[in-house]
Amino acid sequence: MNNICEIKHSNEEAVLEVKSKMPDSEIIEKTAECFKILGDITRMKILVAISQRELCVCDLSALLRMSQSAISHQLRILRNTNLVRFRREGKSVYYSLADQHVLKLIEMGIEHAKE
Amino acid sequence: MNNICEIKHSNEEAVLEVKSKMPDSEIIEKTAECFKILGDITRMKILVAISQRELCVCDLSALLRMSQSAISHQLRILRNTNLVRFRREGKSVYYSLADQHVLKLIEMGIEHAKE
DNA sequence: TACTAATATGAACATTTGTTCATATGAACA
DNA sequence: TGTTCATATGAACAAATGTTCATATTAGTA
Repeated sequence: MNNICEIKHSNEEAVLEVKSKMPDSEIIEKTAECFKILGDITRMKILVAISQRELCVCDLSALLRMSQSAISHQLRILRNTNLVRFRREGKSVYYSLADQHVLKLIEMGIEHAKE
Repeated sequence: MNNICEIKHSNEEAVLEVKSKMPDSEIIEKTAECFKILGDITRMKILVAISQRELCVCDLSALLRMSQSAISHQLRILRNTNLVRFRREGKSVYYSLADQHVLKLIEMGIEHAKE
């Protein structure tokens, strides 16, 4: 057991109908991947912070009271998934949200959390 | 080093301004927690599937070609976080999305992933 | 060029997480 | 009541993840 054959009587019609309507597996995986990135407290705090105003790494480090290294690692992940944009100004690097779409996703999440 | 004091010159104004505008830490944590639940491929597939039509555990098991146990564990997590509702009908338990809000979140995520 | 500030990154480690395996619970039916 | 089907759940284990520590890179400045 412990494989698929353990299931005896699934409703084949329903399964086939849903299967035909499902988005591509690749899309679903990308969606989950995106939510996973949003699903970390440090990253979410960073995103909420820079949604208010562009901030540099050391601002974020001070704001969240976390090491520069920890912040920087998380920013890298946010960069790699195109959730933030950044620009260099002298020695500092300033981060902001990638676009309005990301902002809306976060706002919706906060809405839901407030309920 | 490796503590907050490593930061010498954060822009205090900016930090204080953002800090005053940040939602409660608890809200941010709940938001991240919600996204984290959405951030798993199996759970996302389940949610997308039942967004089309109510399905029972064995339907989901057949559809996703995963063990009943694995599906059931994930459904428990989705139940505990109020992302799905369920009803018993004889020996089967049918799952569907908790509400329109959850549907919209998922749809927005898919939108973003398609870009 | 040497030095310092700001940021980035690799390796290691502890923690979290998802699946499997085994078993329990709950409902229908003989 | 005993059996079977559908689902739920606890324990264990492997894989993924976030932080720390140490160090590298990049830019400004003496």
